[in-house]
Amino acid sequence: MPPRRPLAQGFYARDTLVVAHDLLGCTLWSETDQGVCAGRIVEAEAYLDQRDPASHAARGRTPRSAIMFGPPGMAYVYLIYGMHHCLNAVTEVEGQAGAVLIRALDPLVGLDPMRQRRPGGPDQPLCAGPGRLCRALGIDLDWNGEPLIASSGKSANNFTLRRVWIADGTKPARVVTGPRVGIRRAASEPHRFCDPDSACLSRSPHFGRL
DNA sequence: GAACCGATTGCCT
DNA sequence: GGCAATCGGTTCG
Repeated sequence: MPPRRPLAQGFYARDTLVVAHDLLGCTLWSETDQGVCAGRIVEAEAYLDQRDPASHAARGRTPRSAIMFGPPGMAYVYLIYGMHHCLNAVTEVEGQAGAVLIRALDPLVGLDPMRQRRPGGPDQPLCAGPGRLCRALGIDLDWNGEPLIASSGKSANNFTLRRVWIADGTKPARVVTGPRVGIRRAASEPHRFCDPDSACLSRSPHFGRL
């Protein structure tokens, strides 16, 4: 069983590209009425500030992107294509925009709740893709703004009060970078990071079809 | 207000 | 490989 202690806020208060790289191998946890679920992060993408045209923060602070300018270590969840949710971790110091999209997990804990939330074949990929992993972990728009870090001023043992958090895990042996998936602007920037040895990626490490 | 778009997925041919 | 589903955010008039 991987460790459950949430990563500290300082982990997120760094360069977004570094955080995206370092999140690989960490464990994403969620707790719902269905139970606790967790998976090893094997794919992530960095979305930067106003200089990154593909980022939701590209046009500065708007009602939606404001959270990307806020304190690090918060969950940024949004709805895409009217039906799928995407989970990000807010990065950089407060006032500086940044977020890391969690794109794929290797399921570790709570496989049954994950399967229950997935209508469709029992052996379909559970967490290979940002929409799929949110579905599997029970994450929707209501989770937007949820802290991923332990509450300050309390003992380190109350972290289970969080609905969603990220803990340490097994670092990948290798890391491959490439262009981000599904975006048209800044398509040449290698802001996607993945563990090429994982069988749970959303696309091949070199961005062909799987 | 209205129009357009999208960091996806799954089903169709 | 192509494409529809579906709706909040953003922009435009």
